[in-house]
Amino acid sequence: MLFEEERKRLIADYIRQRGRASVQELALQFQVSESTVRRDLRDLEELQFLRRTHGGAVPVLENDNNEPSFIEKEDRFQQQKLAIARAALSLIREGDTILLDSGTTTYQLAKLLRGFQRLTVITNSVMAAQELANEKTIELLLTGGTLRPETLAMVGPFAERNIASVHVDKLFLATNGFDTEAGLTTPNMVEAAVKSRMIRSARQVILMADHSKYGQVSFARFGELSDIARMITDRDISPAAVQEIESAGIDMTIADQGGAA
Amino acid sequence: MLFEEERKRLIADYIRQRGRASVQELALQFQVSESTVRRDLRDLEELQFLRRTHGGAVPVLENDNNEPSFIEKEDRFQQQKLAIARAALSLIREGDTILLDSGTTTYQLAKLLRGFQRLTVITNSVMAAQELANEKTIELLLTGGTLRPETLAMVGPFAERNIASVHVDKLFLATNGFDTEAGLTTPNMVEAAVKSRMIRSARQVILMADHSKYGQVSFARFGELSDIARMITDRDISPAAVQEIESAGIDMTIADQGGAA
DNA sequence: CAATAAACGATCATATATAATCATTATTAG
DNA sequence: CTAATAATGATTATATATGATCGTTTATTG
Repeated sequence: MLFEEERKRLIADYIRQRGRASVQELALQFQVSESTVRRDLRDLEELQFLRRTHGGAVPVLENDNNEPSFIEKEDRFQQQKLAIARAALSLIREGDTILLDSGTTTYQLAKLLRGFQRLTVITNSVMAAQELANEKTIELLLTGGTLRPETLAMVGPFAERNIASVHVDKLFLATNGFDTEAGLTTPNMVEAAVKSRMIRSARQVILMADHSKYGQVSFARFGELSDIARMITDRDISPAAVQEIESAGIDMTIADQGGAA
Repeated sequence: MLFEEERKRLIADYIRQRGRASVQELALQFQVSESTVRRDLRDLEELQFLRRTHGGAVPVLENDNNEPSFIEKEDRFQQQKLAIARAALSLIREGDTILLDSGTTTYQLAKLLRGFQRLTVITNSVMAAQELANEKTIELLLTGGTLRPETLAMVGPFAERNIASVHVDKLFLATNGFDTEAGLTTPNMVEAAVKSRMIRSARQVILMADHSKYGQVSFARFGELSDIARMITDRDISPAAVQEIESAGIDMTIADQGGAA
C-alpha cells in the first residue's frame, strides 16, 4: 500500500516517462479508485507537474522549444536569429568566460549554451539567466542593475560597475543600429552605457546582428566599428554591405539557415 | 531503551534508507507507542529531515534535477509565511526604499508589493524580481551576483559591492537559524556574507522568520540579535521564546493567520 | 447537429490516521 | 530525597483519505 505522496510522485513519473496515461490505466496500475486518481491528477496539475486532459493526463510541456513567450512571438527574423546564434555557438570553447548582452538574438544563443561542461556566463539579461539557471555546469553571474520591464535587461550603475570589474574572453553583443558612419547605436541611453562598458571588458567583441540592423541609426551611440572583431549576420545581408563591413577590418560570418528560408 | 534524540535520529535514518515507513511499523520497530512516533515525525518534519504523509513518512527529495521539487512547491508553513508577509507589508510606506532578502517568506512579501504607487525595491532574489518585473510603479533593482540554482539567489562579490553602495529605509531579512546564543545563522557562507552586508546597509532591520527557525543554529553566522529592530513570526511561537526575544530588545510582531489554522 | 457514451465533479459514508487531552512514568534540579 | 519538569502511552474527539453514487459536462460519431 502506497502513501498518498508516494502515489502522486509515481503518477507524475509514470506520465512523464510514458508521455500519457488514462485515468483507468492509472487506477489499475496503482490499485486505487478512479476518484482518487482524479484527485491526484487535480493536485498534480495545480503543482504544474502535468496537464489534465479528458480521460487522463499528459506531461507538462518543457519550455525548451514550445510555447514561445510574447516577445518571441512578436519577434521578426526568428529563423535568422537562430541561425546567427548557432554560428555564434561554434565560436565558444569549453572553459570560456563569456559576456552575454541582452536582446532577442543573444537570447537564442543562451538557449543553445546548455550542454557545455565548463563555462562562465555573465549577463545583464534576466531572460537569458532564466534559461541557464538550472544548468549545473555553467557558472552564471548576473550583472545586477535596474530592471527595464520592456526587455528584462539590467542597466545602470550597478551593472556598469560589475562589468567594469571583470574581463572576459568573448562578448556577444546585440545592437539596434549598425552603420558605417554612425557606428553602433541603440534607443536607450542607459543601455548604451552598459554596452559601452561591456566592450571595454572583453578581449574579443562579437556582434550578433541580423541584416535589418545594417544602415540603421538609433539615438545613443555606444561604440564604433573598430571595436568589433567579428560580426555574425544572416544571408539576407547585401553583398555590398558585406564588402563595406569587411573593408572596415571586421571578420564576417554569414549564418546559414540550413536550407529553410 | 533509547533516548528520545537517538530514536529520532534512527527514525530519520530508517526512512532515508528504506524510502518510507508507516507509523505502525516505526512503533513496532522502536518499541514505542504510535503517539510517540507521531510526535517524533512532527519534530523531524519541522526540521526538514523528512515529510509526513497520512500513515507514515517519506524522505525529503534531493532536487538533483532542474525541476522544482515537491518540497518547494508545497511548503508546509505557507500559511504562516503568508501571514508573516502580510504583517511585514503593513510596515512599508509609499515612497520607501526597501531591501528584500531571498527566501520563501520574503518571496511571499514580494507578491504583496504590487499596488504600491511609489516604491524602490532592491533584491538579490530572482524569484522576487520575476514577481515585480512588470510593476511599472515599482523601481526594481537587482543586486547582481553569482546565481545559486537552488534558491535563485544572487550572491558573491557582485552582490556585496552593490549592496554596500546603497542605503535603504528597511531591510526584510530571512534566516535559517535564529538563536539567542548563536544569533542569526544560515547554511551557506556566501549567502551569509550577502546578508551581513544587507544588515549594514539598512536603517531598520526586520527579520521575517516562522516559529520553526527559533532555537535553530546553522553553519554560517551573519548577524546577532542586536542587529534586529523587529521580528515578525507566526503565532505558533512559544510564549517563552517571545519573552526571551523581547528581553533582547527586539520588537515582536506575531502575525495572525486570520482565523484559519 | 443531435444522440450517446464516456468522463467528470460534487457529495456522502466510512474507515483510518491524527491531534488533543490527560494520567502515568521517567528524568532532572534543588 | 522531594519537587518540578519532561517524555510517554492510553483515550477520545477530530480530521483526512478514499471509494461509491449520481447528476452534469464533454467528446465522439452517425
